[in-house]
Amino acid sequence: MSIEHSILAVISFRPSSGYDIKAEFEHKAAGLYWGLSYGSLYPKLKKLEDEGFIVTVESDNDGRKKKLYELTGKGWLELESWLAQTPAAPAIKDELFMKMAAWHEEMDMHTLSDHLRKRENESEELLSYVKIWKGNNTSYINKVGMLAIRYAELKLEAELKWLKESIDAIKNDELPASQDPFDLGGKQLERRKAALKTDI
Amino acid sequence: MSIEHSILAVISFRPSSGYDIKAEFEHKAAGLYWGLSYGSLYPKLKKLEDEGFIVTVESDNDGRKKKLYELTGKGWLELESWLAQTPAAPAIKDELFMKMAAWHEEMDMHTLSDHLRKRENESEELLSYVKIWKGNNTSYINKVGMLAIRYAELKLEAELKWLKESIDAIKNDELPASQDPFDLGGKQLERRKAALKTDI
DNA sequence: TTCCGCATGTAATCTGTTACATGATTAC
DNA sequence: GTAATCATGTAACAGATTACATGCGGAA
Repeated sequence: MSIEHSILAVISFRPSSGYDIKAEFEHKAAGLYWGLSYGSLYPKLKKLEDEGFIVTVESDNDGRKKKLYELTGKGWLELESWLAQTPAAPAIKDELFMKMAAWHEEMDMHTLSDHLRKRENESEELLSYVKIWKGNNTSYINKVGMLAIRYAELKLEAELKWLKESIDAIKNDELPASQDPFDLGGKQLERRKAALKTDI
Repeated sequence: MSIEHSILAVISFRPSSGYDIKAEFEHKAAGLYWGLSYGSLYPKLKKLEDEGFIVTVESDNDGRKKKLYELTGKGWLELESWLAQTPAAPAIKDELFMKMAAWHEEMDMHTLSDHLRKRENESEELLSYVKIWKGNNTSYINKVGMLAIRYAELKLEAELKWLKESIDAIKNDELPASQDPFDLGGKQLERRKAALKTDI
């Protein structure tokens, strides 16, 4: 039910078309706290309209046909009841960390450095995007939203600091010590060798 | 295809049963970088076996029937090729920030404080869990994995700092200024009022 | 006149969860 | 003996993406 509510949230800022909503997710929420595709957006809009949470306020404002949606009273109440409910714990899926956890002795460290540098670029780009967004005086960001942006900045800054340190540590071969009480690292290499020998 | 690879990654540490793998995600990766349920796990294991990436090395080690899976040579190569590929950008879904962005003037600030305090508790718990995990000398964590754990710590510490500051800011009514060049905040309240009047 | 951005939508598919079903073993 | 944990699995469903299909308006 959460995508529906996110859509109601975006419409609450201003009456919006499907395209507008997609843009809002694309440029702002994306990478920060949510994602969305047309394939789910338009069916959801239809569903929300059928259920009476939104209505179309047709407008060909630019000479261009564009279906603007606005919240109904029922929609406002639904949105507000959702806002008041305890938010679910965040769901994070990050391949980088899964890969780092599984990185073993036979894997090339340069490849890992490449991964980290790529992430560094992405995060720098995202951070500068957030800063521009916050200072452009064009986008609407309310007081509480400003707090949320502040979090995005802090998180990205912490991440960038960690990335730089990690890239350095790899370069200078100064990685932290592993924790391996049962010598799983050694056994892993043997298991791998055995599997590759019998199997290929 | 990524859940499959995460499963291969877990098995690469040691031969594991479905239950073991679930536990690994539950206690370690969960909340940090990945999630997984039985409903997808067991079918995936069957699929990976059919495709020749893993084999069962049946063992009733504790007197308990338990299906242990081990990587084949093909499985190792598949895992390593995945590790070497550029990791996808992280996917984050966090209702808290979506809700904060949509928080408007008619919403109760105490409710928001409750949300933030709840998150504070969750993050503190997660952080202490990570610290224990790192220091218990029972879990296997390789050198690169240690870097990843360091990131989890830094991120959680930054988040906790932000949460405390934000809770304080709300309590003392010292929120940052909003950015609202077109007075969308004011219009929002009017739109809401109008919708509630006509509609209910 | 051709390409790009705006704009809406659907069908097939994929991915994953929830809830259920089953049963053994261990700690109290 | 009974509750918790270990252990494996399936069916129904929910949720979302990808690829496709269509067309207008403005800029080069």
